[in-house]
Amino acid sequence: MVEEAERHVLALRSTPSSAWATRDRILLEASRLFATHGFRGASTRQIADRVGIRQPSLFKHFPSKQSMLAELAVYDMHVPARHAEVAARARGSAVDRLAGYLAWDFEWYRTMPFDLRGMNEDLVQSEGLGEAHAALDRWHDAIGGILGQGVRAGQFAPSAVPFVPTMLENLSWYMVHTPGATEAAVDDAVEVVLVAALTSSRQRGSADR
Amino acid sequence: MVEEAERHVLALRSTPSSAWATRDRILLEASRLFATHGFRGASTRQIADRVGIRQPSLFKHFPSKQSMLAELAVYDMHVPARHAEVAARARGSAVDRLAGYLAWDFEWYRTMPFDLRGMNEDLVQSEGLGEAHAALDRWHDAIGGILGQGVRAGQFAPSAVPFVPTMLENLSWYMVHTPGATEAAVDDAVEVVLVAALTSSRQRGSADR
DNA sequence: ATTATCTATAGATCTATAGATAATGC
DNA sequence: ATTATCTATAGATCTATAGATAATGC
Repeated sequence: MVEEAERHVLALRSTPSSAWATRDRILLEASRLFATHGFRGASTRQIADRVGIRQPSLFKHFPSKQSMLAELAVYDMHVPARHAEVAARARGSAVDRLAGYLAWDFEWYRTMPFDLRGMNEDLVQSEGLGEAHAALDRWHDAIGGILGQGVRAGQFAPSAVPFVPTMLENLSWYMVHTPGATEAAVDDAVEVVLVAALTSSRQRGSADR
Repeated sequence: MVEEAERHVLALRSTPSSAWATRDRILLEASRLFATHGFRGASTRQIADRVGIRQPSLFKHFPSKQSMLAELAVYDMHVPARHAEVAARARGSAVDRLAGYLAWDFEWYRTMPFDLRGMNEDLVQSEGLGEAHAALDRWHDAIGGILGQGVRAGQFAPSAVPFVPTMLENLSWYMVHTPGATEAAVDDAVEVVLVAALTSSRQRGSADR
């Protein structure tokens, strides 16, 4: 089901959104309105207006407004959680696996057709999306696992580690909301996180002040 | 007016919230509900219930629900913008001024009595809080100014600079939402941002890969 | 007297359903 | 025939106002 969603998004990326099927256009406009007005602040009427259909017609494509949010959570939480878990179980050094995951993550958000800025932990919690919340927990566990291994191997600075998941989440968010984000920005962002986390750069950085 | 708000928050920090006046208790519960359910998702009924008064009584303390949001924006946008502008105009190296601002910012959010997680640019925009939006622009200009000076002085890495405002905003957010955040965490967070931005640590970090 | 609260409610939403009509595919 | 849309609307909100009552300060 996650794989299917991922293939679906990959297909959408190569098609202009004006040519999308109605169901995907609904999800696109819903994601944009959730991002700017919040889930409750965006009405089904507004979504339908932007798609160019009447408000009740939405419910032939989605059983409820909440189900639109649940589907967006697949792209924002389930898919990243699965990739993070694969990276956590892979072989190789913690640094390489973190770098690999970061590159995938930033590219995923950079080329994501939906606007996921409105998605967050508190929202899925308050709207009762238990599965999405569980996926986010698995994501945190997987990333935390890689970081822990890196700390034990002396590669990551313990004082920097608590901030890495926050930095990561929010640089992903940067990729989503910055229109000019290029592939080079993805590489730079990977570098920024690694530099912030690595003991080697850290010792030198502190000595400089 | 900003100074007044700042003094007011400093006073609140040293008083248990159960002893606060009704107006501040309303703002506290409003901030918490905005954080978890979003501005539109949090009803005035829910806010009043948590404070222990009836829903219409709120409107003797605030003229509207939007005015509660506007007041929280003073703490989340106007006050930080003013501090950032002072740092941007101060003397000294860009690195020192950034470090000074970061330390103030993280401590401000760490000890902030209100839950500001629900506040963001899109929200103030969509709710028509023009002044708060302008304050956020001034904040970005001030931080951008310091970073630009640091780049020209060869202290900050140009490739890292676009990510610094995002990192900064979101490490502030970390301070708000992490119950166990200590003063030591503030120092560590300052260090993380500086290490990520500085050319000196950056060269070393890249060489390691 | 003044301030803070209460009850009652107006008026404007908002989500989702029911059932009719138009468009499409065999 | 089937799918997609439409109009009309039920029922449940939600913000804010009006006016009455209780509590507080002089």
